[in-house]
Amino acid sequence: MKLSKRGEYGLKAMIELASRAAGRGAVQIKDIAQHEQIPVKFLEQIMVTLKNAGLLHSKAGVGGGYHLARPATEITLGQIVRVLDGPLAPIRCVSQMAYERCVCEDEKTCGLRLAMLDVRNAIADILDSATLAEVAARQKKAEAHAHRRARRKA
Amino acid sequence: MKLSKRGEYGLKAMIELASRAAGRGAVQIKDIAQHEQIPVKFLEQIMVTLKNAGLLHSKAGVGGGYHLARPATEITLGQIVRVLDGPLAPIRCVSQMAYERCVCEDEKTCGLRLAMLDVRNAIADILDSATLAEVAARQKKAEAHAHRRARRKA
DNA sequence: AAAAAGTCTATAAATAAAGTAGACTTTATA
DNA sequence: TATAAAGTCTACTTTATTTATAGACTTTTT
Repeated sequence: MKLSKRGEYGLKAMIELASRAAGRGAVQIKDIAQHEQIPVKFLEQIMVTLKNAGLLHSKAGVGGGYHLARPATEITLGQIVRVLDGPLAPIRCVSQMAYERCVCEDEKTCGLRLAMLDVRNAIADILDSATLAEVAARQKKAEAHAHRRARRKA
Repeated sequence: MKLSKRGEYGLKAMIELASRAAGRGAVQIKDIAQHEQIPVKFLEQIMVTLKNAGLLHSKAGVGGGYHLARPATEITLGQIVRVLDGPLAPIRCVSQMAYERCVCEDEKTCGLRLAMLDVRNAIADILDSATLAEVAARQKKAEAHAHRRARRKA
């Protein structure tokens, strides 16, 4: 049930891109890598994967960098995780994007499958409805709360 | 977000144990392995792990085998998965059983963490409330439906 | 032309997953 | 009490995946 580092890094980068580049120019890999403490060359690969999947656009050369290919309201965490980590489903026989027949006698009556289908649906519900815009907003809101708390304390 | 083979095999074995041994004696590894198409020696290791975790009892010698250490109503899929695959949480910083500080500046405001906390809670809700008894019952019910369908057809 | 950026491909290193082997112990029963 | 049927334990091998690194290359701006 674990998210790989690749998935984690990719999500962090995308969220940072959504928070920052609200219109303003491209963001460089090294900035994100430094801020999120990700190995630059590893993040590079991740960004290319995300680009090839159509979630990012890039611009080479001086002043270049990356920006979201679509508005942050139209990119979900689910899309990102699928690109970097593959199917959300815990087992293939309940996967939408990468279904594979299991060895059980009858899929329709397999108890494990029925339970795992619940899990996959719960995960998909959350990740496919969480957009980068929402996540970034939630973060900003939490930060504002934290600041208010800090000020009251001072 | 994937369940390992070890987890999958262990869950299948436990569900089979719950379905079968409703009181009647112990079940042998080789029976389960054959029925579920699991490598015998691999299943052996898994069963020992489950035993050491207190979820199974075993009896050596002729007529020996495994049976659930507690009633099927008191063993959840969550317990089994945690023993075999570790924490349910996608990332450590939202894990109950194996929490670890993440590198982000402030955990309380980290957008990714807030989203993954939702996921971990959804998974835990499902797996910690699904007992072996329920899963086995669900399976039996689905099988009954399938049989009725088959008879109508015939 | 030079510098700043991304691109691409290969490969290394580390870790985890999956499976295998074999010697050993326990227990019923013939 | 010998034997066969079961589980136990430990170590190892193999394979796959994950994580990371290296370096040559391309694009773009100034």
